[in-house]
Amino acid sequence: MVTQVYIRDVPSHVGREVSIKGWLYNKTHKGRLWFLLVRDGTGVIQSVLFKGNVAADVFEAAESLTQESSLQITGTVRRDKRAPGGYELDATGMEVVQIARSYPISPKEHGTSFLMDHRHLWLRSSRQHAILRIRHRLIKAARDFFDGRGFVLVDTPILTPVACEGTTNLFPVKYFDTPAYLSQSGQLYSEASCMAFGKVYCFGPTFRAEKSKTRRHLMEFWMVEPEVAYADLDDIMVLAEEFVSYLVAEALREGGEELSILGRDTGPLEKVTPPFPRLTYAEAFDLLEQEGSETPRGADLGGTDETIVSSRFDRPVMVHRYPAAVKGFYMEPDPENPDLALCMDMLAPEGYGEIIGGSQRIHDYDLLMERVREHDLPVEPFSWYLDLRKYGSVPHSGFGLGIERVLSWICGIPHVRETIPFPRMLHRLFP
RNA sequence: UCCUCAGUAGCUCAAUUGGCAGAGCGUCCGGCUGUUAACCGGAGGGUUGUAGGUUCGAGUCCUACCUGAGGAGCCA
Repeated sequence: MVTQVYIRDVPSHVGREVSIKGWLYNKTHKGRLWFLLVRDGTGVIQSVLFKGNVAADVFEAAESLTQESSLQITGTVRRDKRAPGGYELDATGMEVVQIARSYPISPKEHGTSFLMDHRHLWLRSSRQHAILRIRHRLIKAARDFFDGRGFVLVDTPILTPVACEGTTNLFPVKYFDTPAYLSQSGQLYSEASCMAFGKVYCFGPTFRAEKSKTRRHLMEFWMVEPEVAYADLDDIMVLAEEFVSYLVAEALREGGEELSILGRDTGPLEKVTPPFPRLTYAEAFDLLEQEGSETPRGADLGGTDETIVSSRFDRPVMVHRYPAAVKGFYMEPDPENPDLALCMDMLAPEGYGEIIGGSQRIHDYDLLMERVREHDLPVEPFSWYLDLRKYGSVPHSGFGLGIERVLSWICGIPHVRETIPFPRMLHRLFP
């Protein structure tokens, strides 16, 4: 009986006959030799078919194989320096499951648009495989971090009756006969759950109907949002830097192989340890003026401004205390200067920009009500949110981290679109 | 929504001043016992994004539209 193994485990079966179920990644031949590159989702291995060693029909079948044909191949595991990866299968038999039709993605170069049209197939390529494996580990690391610190995962709804910040960038849906929106943040609900559990986080898809067409925007992305009762801005800045350091450390520890497939220079990532530099908004602008930025003081930082600021440091930098006027209605004003909000953005180095946005939330009922009115928000849908300030209200803070932005930074890839299996972008809803 | 650039074979791209529609890869056929994006020989493959216009003649120039890429604003 031949043992069936996954390619990842092949090195521990040297000298034994094993069987692999997978797909043909590529093939080449030299006379009476066939070299088949077979992948099975755990790795890729070369299998060698010599005409004299296999049945005539098996050798002929090898000839008929097309890229991505599914097959089961049996052979003896052998160490060989000539084989990619150092191990190969000296084939003794092969069963074809299906001969694939002409596969659109060749091992040669393709344009982004073409590849995105074939995203369902592109996922099979080694580069996409590496990115999505790191994504898997990053998500696990995020959950491990909070779980290990006593946080409770409390899910927040995706169908919501009202906007969290602004209304222009929401996806409207019909909830039977009432209008509803896809969630653009779990924050408001997490504020409720943190008053129940103390420390909570939510992790789920987030929808923003912003007509943004840049390398850092998706219409649908995944966000981790911790929310902590009795925490102030300084507390969550410490939490944020420890969190991001943990994510990077885990990616380096678990994803070395994938990062090297992606050609990522891990040097800059190894420097990502606490503490991260902290800059007030005013200090960030002092720096920007030195560099000749034309962004007026009082405005939010633009993308190029973020790059200028973050390029001054070798680890992520936290810019805090922005003018309240450009930030969310729920942010606690700075007691030292009420025109400023107790908020912070974390900017990733190497030009990647904002990966975290967070703040201390208003806990005073009257002040929050005032802000709701100032922002022309409807009071009734926010009544439950205002209720939280009536029953044992305490200072609390939280932040949101965009998984795809962190992933593209860690992987060193220029655009977030490859960091999610099926990206939803401006004018792309297919496949 | 605005700005810039692009659209030619299945894919990636050439095509000089407006003058015969081309190459590489993939596909198909043949050759080779160590290939690594193999190599060598041969074959097939086209409504040049769409619609109109200028011209003896348009892939090339003009107009509109469609699609894509990069960026801005906004954000994680």
